Amino acid sequence: MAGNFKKDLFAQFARVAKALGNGHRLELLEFLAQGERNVEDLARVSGLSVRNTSQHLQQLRQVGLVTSRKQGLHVYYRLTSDDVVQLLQCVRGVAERHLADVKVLVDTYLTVKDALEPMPVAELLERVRQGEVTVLDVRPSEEYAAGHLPGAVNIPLAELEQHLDELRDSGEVVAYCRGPHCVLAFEAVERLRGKGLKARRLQDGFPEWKAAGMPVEAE
Amino acid sequence: MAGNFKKDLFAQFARVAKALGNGHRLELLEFLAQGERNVEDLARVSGLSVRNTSQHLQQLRQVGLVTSRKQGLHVYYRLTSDDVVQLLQCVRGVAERHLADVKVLVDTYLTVKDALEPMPVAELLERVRQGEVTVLDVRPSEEYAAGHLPGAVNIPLAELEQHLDELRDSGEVVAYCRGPHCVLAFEAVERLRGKGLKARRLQDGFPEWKAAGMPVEAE
DNA sequence: ACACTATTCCATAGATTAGTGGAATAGTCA
DNA sequence: TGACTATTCCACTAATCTATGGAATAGTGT
Repeated sequence: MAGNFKKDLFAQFARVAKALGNGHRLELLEFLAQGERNVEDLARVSGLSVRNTSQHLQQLRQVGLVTSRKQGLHVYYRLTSDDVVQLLQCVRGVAERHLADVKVLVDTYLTVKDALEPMPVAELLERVRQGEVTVLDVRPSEEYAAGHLPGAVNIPLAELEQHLDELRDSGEVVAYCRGPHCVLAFEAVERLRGKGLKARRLQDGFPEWKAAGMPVEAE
Repeated sequence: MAGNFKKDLFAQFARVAKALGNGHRLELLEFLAQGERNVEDLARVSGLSVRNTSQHLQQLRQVGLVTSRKQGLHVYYRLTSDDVVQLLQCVRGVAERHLADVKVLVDTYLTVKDALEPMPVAELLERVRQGEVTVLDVRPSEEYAAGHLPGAVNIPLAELEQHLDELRDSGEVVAYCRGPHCVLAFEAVERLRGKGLKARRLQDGFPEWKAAGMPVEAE
């Protein structure tokens, strides 16, 4: 009797984990962590067919990780709550610390990772108070529009070269993007440094900032 | 190129989640969170065949969640690190908060849950300092032996009735077991209250205590 | 060397999951 | 109303996962 309860309960927990057990779904969740999006949009950015995307979203919804609302023709999905972001952080953290393959990937693709001097949130707050830094959001403009760090400037990575002068005049740049493993901020900091600017990478991305309860500005 | 990195990385994270995506494996992890155990032992307590247990353990090992060491004939498995416990906590938490089926299960099997007044760790520390409480570990003695709260008394649930007198003389009882959803402490507190003792349940179990960096006593 | 034990490896049948195409649904726009 | 769009539902194939039994491996004790 109690034995059944235990089995049943673990089976339920397993459902949640199973929903996370697919790379495409994790990618969808990362996009959703930036803000609400409709199915077509998600299909486009993730490179999946619309139907397939829809099915994955259903699975995520069935285990309560996302919810949806219908507006006009579109169905907009979003994360059910910020604790989903924390769960993702947890999975990523364990994977990075204990899975050798992840270390290899990170080391080969993310330019030594620590060479770009990731800045902790606490330090950023201090710097911002002293007016020494420009906070730079290098995500696509839709994601910036859906929510971003207060006072952050949005320059999508592709347009970075055209805005070098503005950045050059305004002290050190701290760039962030979708999360700690997203390449956008890495790439941005590298390019900025290549042009002689002082630039560092924020340790976490927008979703982690928001999930930590920090203030968010939308536009 | 960067796109491949992203897909590959998410695929790796998914491997970790997939390893958690099975009730039997979650149960094995919960047992391992109590302390090191060999395959046969794990098979027995989880009700799986030895071969099957071994295969599940391999999967957990492949994604770095557990490690093993060989001693004599036996292979002993243990969690790779305490952050695996935190990951499990995270999964359970999200499931409990967002999955209706879990709420139903918890409410029907766990005696109203909050009626037993779960005590937070901070409060326990305070009480212990004042010498007002007996900390009671109701897990099987092997698990107690592998590690327990400092000063805790071990009375496995089955033997509770024989030790009522000892407990009656020593103030309030705070019982804990394998984790926040484990039935042992619930059951213990109910029985103790039924016999007229003052008893409460510790909010978390031994693994969470240990993973939080609190001191642990082994015997 | 021998029998013995605990664990792992391998092959296999049944169950589950991922992705595809066609059809159904609900809402919009003219 | 009818044409159109975004999304979901359904059916189907290929791939993956679970549990089982038989065989192999490594270590123990005699």
